[in-house]
Amino acid sequence: MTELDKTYTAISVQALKRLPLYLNYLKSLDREKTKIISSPAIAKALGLNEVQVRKDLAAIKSGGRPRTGYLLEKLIGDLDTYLGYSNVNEAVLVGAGHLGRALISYQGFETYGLNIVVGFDVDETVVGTEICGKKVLPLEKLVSLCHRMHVNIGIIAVPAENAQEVCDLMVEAGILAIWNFAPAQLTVPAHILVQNENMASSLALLSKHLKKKMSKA
Amino acid sequence: MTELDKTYTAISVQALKRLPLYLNYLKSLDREKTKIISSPAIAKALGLNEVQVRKDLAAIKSGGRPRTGYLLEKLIGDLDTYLGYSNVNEAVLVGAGHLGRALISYQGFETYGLNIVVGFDVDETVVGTEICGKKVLPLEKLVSLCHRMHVNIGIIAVPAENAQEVCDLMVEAGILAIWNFAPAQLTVPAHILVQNENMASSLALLSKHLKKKMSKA
DNA sequence: TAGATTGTTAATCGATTAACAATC
DNA sequence: TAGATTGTTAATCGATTAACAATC
Repeated sequence: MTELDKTYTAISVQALKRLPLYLNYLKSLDREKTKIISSPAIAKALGLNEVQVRKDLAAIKSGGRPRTGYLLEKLIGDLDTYLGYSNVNEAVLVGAGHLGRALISYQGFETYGLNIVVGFDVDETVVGTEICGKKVLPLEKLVSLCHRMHVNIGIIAVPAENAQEVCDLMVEAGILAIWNFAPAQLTVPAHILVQNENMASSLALLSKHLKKKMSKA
Repeated sequence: MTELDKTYTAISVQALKRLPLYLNYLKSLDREKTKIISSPAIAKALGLNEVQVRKDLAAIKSGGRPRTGYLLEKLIGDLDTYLGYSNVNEAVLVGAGHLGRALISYQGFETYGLNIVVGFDVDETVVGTEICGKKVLPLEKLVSLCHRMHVNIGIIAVPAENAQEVCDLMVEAGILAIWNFAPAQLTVPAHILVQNENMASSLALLSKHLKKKMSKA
């Protein structure tokens, strides 16, 4: 990574992951009543360290005021802009099984600027149907459609054994970021980001915690 | 954390999260053909560092052999036991909206030893219905049912603004581990684990990556 | 034996937290 | 001014990776 890139990504991965939490919390506040919010207040509400909050917010250059805090309205706006929620990102999804259907019909993503425009599957019984108004097309059309519509985000919700081939298709289709729900490690060119939504990892943590509790009880 | 606790949890959170990846990969191999697998081979397949793999596997005490590697069958068994997938954990889910319905109907969790036994909701139009054979009950029955059935895992799939109250109910119901899909930071007693499935954080990473790509192009 | 691999100790890297000057 | 807060530098903590002895 060059020096230039460093200034570019002057925020850590961990900090970036926390930004949506701040934004979500700040948006939950009553902007009529609360004009200013301080880092200790945010930290307390979210169970974080106040220095961490300040450092994270410093990265988005929203400029707080000593003694008072941050201007709520401005902070929300800056977070929104920084996270890119203001401009909607279009995505395609492959795999219209249980999980895929859920993701397509889940309304919550639009809040975060993600819009799933179409689904793909190989199963002829689901191809041609609609899920919440979104069409399900045959997988063969993935590459041409992505190119034509300049879609940059691909969501993988297929079984682990088919994940890599779908991934390869997405790369071919010019997708730049892949959100992978399959429990598989994907191999991609360096410029493409794979974000694993690793439910198995989460379950491992839960399971371990319970085992510990049980053996103690 | 006491010295005793340290030996107890001699594995790091990050390492624990990787164990399911190893298990998943090992299970995908043909056990007839492959009797032995080495850490460099696992590392290469999953795109990890081989020392990291060895260190992670050392924590589960499966004992590899210098020059050859690990016995595949034994390693799978040990990982399975360590992760607690062998004994199924029963869970309740609150919130039968889009996401909740998806989670209830998703078959994949049983592989990881998680069995969602029943759903809860406050909406009278969904209470009494069934989703993939799982009943949806009124939220008032949560506490009594969890106590009666000794359920230890709770899944929260309600909007952010209701997450804390549902969480409090779960704590009252004796739940020990909470899998939280709501974009909210939950406050719980120290002995209870909250595992946040933070889709907003993942989207933040995707969004940032794309923004960078775009500005460069 | 020579060579490949395990398991562990030491060095490095990155993220969090503590300390503190600057500010209003 | 006194006091609360920001922003940054230094110290700490935890995880990853490099180095290497032990093993078969």
